[in-house]
This record gives sequence, structure tokens and C-alpha cells, in this order.
Amino acid sequence: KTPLKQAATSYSVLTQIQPDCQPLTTPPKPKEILPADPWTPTSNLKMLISAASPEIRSREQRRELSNNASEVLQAKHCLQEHLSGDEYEKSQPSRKEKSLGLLCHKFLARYPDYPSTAESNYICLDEVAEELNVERRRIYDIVNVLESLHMVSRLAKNRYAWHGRHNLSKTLQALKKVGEENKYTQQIQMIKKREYEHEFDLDGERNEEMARSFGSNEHSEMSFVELPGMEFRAASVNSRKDKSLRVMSQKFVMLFLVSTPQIVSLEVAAKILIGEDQLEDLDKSKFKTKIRRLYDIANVLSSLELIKKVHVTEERGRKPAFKWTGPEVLPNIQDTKLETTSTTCPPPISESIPSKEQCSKNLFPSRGKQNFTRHPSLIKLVKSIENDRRKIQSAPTSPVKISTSTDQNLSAFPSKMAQVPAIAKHQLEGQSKKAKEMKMKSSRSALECNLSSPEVVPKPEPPRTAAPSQQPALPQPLGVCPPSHSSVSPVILPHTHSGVSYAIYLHPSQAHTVTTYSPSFMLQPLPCANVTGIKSINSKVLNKVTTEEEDNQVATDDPMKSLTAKERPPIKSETSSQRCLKRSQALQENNLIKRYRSDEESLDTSLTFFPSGYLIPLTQCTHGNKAGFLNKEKAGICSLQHTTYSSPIAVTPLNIMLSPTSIAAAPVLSNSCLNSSNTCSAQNPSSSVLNFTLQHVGLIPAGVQVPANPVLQHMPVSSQPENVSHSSENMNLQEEKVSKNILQLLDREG
DNA sequence: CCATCCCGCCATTGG
DNA sequence: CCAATGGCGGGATGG
Repeated sequence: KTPLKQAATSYSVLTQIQPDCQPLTTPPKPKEILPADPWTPTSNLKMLISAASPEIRSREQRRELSNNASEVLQAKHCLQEHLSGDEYEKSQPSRKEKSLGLLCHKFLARYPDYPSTAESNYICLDEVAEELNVERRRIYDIVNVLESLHMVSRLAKNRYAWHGRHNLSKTLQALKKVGEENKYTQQIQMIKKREYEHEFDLDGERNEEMARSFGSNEHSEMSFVELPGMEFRAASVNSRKDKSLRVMSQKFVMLFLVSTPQIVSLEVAAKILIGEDQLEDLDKSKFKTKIRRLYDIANVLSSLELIKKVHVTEERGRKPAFKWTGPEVLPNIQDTKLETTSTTCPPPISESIPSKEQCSKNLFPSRGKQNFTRHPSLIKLVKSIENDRRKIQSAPTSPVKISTSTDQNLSAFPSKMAQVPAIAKHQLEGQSKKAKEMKMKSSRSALECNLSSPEVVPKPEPPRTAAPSQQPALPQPLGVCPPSHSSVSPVILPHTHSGVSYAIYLHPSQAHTVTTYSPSFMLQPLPCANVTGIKSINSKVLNKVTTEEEDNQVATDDPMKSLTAKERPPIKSETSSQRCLKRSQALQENNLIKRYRSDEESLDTSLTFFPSGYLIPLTQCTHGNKAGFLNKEKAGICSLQHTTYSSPIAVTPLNIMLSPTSIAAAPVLSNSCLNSSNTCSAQNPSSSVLNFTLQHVGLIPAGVQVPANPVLQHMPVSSQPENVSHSSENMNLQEEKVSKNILQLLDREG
């Protein structure tokens, strides 16, 4: 409102930006370096640029045009528009310029990513607020989420310490772990599932089941996740840990770290974050508020370049979502010695040993005042384990032993197979709007394509470039990855990720719709219903993620949609009849679902999990032959790395890479998939995968199909065994995990 | 219209 | 008790 405001901002920003030089002290407030020139769009522009450049400077290795830069540029454009038009708009800082994101950039620009010594940088809220010319309130917003990442810590009122990204890696590890313990993956699935059902919406009876499905889901609240080593001092000042924004922020991050295509839609996030306290409370206003907060958090996370905004498009329309762009988080196996170098951030650390030691305590503080908030989760873990045990014991069916089964969220499980992005999307250079932009985008996306997948598949037919020659190399899948790009290609690391996602390849005509979905859903009884799926037959766009520059369509995970998808090409005759029956069958299936549901009920969260042995990471997608096969099968499946681009035309087939493990596990697959294989004529995806896989690996001749277990075939509800055994497996592994951790701990201390 | 999210009121905290 | 914090959601804004 006041012109002074702007002027002040501009100089303060200009002068504060020497973080690289003297990180040791809070930059003195230079009062009159710049004769605060009157506010003009131009000056503001300058400010923005200057704000940006040091940022960029400080992270040379960064991708050229990161969100960071682009964001600023965007603002710049905005301003330029103002300029060109009429600069009469002098007084309108324009909402964007006051955005939290921008503010956050300014804030971050003041401090180095990796301060040389942790203790040296202090932040005085007052000061910052003043210098940045914002309401103090806003600073709190920023600082809170920074604190949730342990990039800062509170020292006293008005006083924070700046740690930069030194702790980031550890924090993320911790968060991921907690997220796993919280079964966030499952919760996400749950939400999506329900969402789907809702949409499926047969007659008015959807609410009834919704109510209880979450019932078992009493998730004890977890509180702020502390980083060991950061807690000192905290006790006195940090007593109030229940600050929701911080916790919320952590949880939000967890969602990313836990879900496999690291994309989280606001909606899902909000639901989960709400669902934790109060279960089903589709309170509209509460939801709305949650979303609001998430935007706030997302903004600063974006500024930190940990996430970026994308869109998940499905038949309903596009939903806002965010994609993790931060460092890959490895399950923390390596001890404190080896700093897991994040892919994104240069690990300049060399002398930060003190701080590291400080943090290196252990992730599971066992006693003393270290009893920070870590405990609740542990407790919860135990609780949930016991719970599981109980459930299992009371389970109606005796568990079937599945050797390789593993829970999704056991990241520790050595599925050595690296996942390499499977599909590459080639941009159609058909249309043009803004030449330059276009150029930029396409080049960039091409780049990303390259990164995510060794080869770009221009068209389906001539697999020329493609690598039919590319044999499914079992042992080392990684080789293919271009090592260069940092932030975009975290893939390089052997992706120990637990949950692997799969993509369904659609018929060429459906084009631009590649979907990833998480395996766990495949075993759901729902597929049947799906297949009968109403709009599925023609539904073209199932799910896609669009980047800001809506050029790239990224695959995302939405089990439902994707399932719907595979129904597509009605090849067999039965399909038609099936279609006729759609309606009635649908109802029938609905019942089926319910039945299943109730059965499920005895089983905790009741999600059927895809044993990890089923992981079928894909190296890459290649020629069209396979595509044909897949299409015929109505579904192809491959695992995706986070980003996948689909071409409007090209159906990108795949190479499946199998590890011995998965092969071993394969037979089981036929078992577990039958539940969906009878009612619907459509072939069950799982068996498709199996067959495809086996064929591909040469275990069975092409053309031969491994039939689903004939006996079980007519048992609609048959997933229980897996479920059970699964849970138990899960439990065991978790326990094992815990004990391992404890051992580690002891080891370290000893 | 609707996705975003700025703004600042006002309840809590904590010093 | 008062300043520091930080829920919270109305309503503005840009696309």
C-alpha cells in the first residue's frame, strides 16, 4: 500500500543477498545503500532479478531452469506486461508479487543452502519481517515449514537458527520412515479407492460403507518428528509441538516420500491429513481449510524446490497436485558416516562435521531427554503390529505361505532391481502457440525424456531406435541412466523403493494416457467392477499429469482410472455381451465388493498388497510388438519412475526386467489374481502381466498363457490368504526392521 | 467460474 | 499482562 514499502523491499533484498560471502553473521542491515528509488515496476523487476541471481549462483549445479528461476521469470513477465501496457499500475504490487512463494524465495536468498557452521546463522524474525516488508504473520508461515524440515530451529522467541539443507537428507529419511510406519501408502490407496467407488456410484448407496471403511484406521496422532541432534535447546523453547502447520508440513512431505510416483494430489493429501484426527468427516469447510494450508506449505516447499506443481488429469477434470522434485530418499542404511548425497543438492559438506556429529546420534533415541517425539510413532508401530497380529490370528482363513511376499512399504526390502523410467513421450511439434516458450518447453521435456528413459520412442511402428536387442538384463538395470542431470534423475540410484508402480499402456487411439497405478490395487476385487466399468470402454483420458507447461503429460498413479482403462479394446466376443450386462452386472459386482469388504474387515486396513516379488520394473519401453500384445491383453503393465511422458500417438511398449526374485514369485501371481478373473471376461491384468513377463523372460513360449488357477478362478473373494500372509509378513519384516534399527543404534553407540 | 491464496482477525502461548 | 505465535477462513485475484 505504501510506496515506501516497495522501495524498502528492493534495497533490502539487493543488499541482503550475499549469503555466500558471510554466512557467519546475519547480514547487517544496510540502511542506505540504495537510495530507495520510487516504486516502479522496473525497480521491482530489478529486485526480482537480483533476488534470483544469487540464488542461482549459490547452486550452480542446479538445473538451469528450475522452478525457482522460472517462478521469478514468471513474475518478471508479469511485470513486463505491466510495463508494456501502461505503468499506471504503479500502486499494484499485484497479488503475485506478494505471494508466499516469492516471499519465501527472498527469505531463502538471505541464507546459504549450506551454511558453513550451523550455529552461525541466526534469524531474527522481526528483522526479517521488516526487511522483507511483510507482515510478521507471513514469516511464521515460512519459518514453520522450514522448521518442519529442520532447516531452521527455534532458539528463543523471535530467534531462529539457520541450518540450511545440512539436515535435509536426514530429515527426509526420518520422515519417510515415519510415513511408512504410518501406513500412508495404504491410506492413500484407501482414499483413492473410495474415491473411485464414489465415482462409480451405483445408485445412492455409497455412504454406508464409506463410513466404516476407515473405522479401523484409527491413527494415533503423530507429533512433530524431531531430528536427533536438533533437540537441544528445544525443550525450553519448543515446548509447543503441536503446531499444526509444522506437523502438517511433515506429513505432507511424508506422503511424497512414501508414494511411488512421487505425486500427491492436494485432495488426497488433505483427506489423509484430516482423516487422521477425525475419521470420516467430510466436513466441507474443514477440507477447504486444510487445502488452504496445504497451499501455503506447498508454496514454500516449492520455493525449496522440493516439489513442483503438476496437474493430475482424469475424466473428472484436472486436479491440482504436486510432484516431488527433491532428493531421492534412500532408506537410511548407511550410517552417519556416509552422507547420502542427495541428487539435487551438491554435497559441499566437508567441514560440517560438528553439526553432523550433533545429528548423528541416532534416529531412535532410546532414553533420557532424548525422548522426543519419535516415540509415539514407535509406540504406534508396536500397537499396529499387535493389531495386525490379532487380526491375523482371528483371520478366518489360514494363511497361505508366500515366500517372497513383502509389504509395499518395506523399503528395506532388497528389490535390487532399479526402476528405470519406462516410457518416453515424444512431443508433437504440431501445434504452436508461443514460439519461444514452445521451444524451451520442448527442449526441456525432451531432456527430461532422455533422463527418464534411455530412448525416446517417436512412433509405435518402426522400432528402429528401439532396443529389441535390449535384453532384459537381470542384474544391473541401472547402466542405462544418463548420470548427468541432477534433480531430474534421481533414478540413478538403485531404487530401493518399496512400492513399485505400474503403468498401463493404452491403445494407441487412446493415446496420451499413460497411467501408473500401484500394484496393490490390482488385486482388489474392484477390477471386476472396473472392467464392467461404465465409462471405461471409451474413456480416453484416464489420468495424466500435466506440468505447468502443459506439454508434458506425466503418468500418475490412479489405480482406479487405470483399471478402467484396460477394458478398452473389446476384442473378444464376450466383451460385447458383457457390455450389455453392464448395468446389472455392475450391481452384482457392487454386492460383490461389499461382500469382499466385509470379509476384508477382519483384516486391518484390508488392502491387498502386491508382493514385492511381483515388481516388474521396466527398463524401457521399446517396440510396438509388445504393444500389440499388451493391447490385446487390454493392459500392459510396467513400472514407472516418477515421470513418464506419453505420446499422443505412440504406444510405448516395454522391456520387462525381472529379477530372479520376481520370477520366483511369479507363480504366486496367478494365485492372487484370480479373484478378478472370472466375473469379467476381460482378462485380468495380473495374469497378463504374468504371462507377458514369463514370455518375455523366456520362461514360457510366447503365446502360451499361464492360466489363472482354475480352481480358485471362481472364487471371487479370494484374496484373503494373501492378505493374511501378507500382513504377517509385513509384521515380521517390520519387526525385523525395528530390531535392526535398534542394533544399529547400539552399534553406533558402542 | 474456480483454483489460489493474501490478509489480518483473533485465540493461544509463553515469557 | 502483553507480545509473540499461529489457527483460520473470508473474500480478492488471476486465469
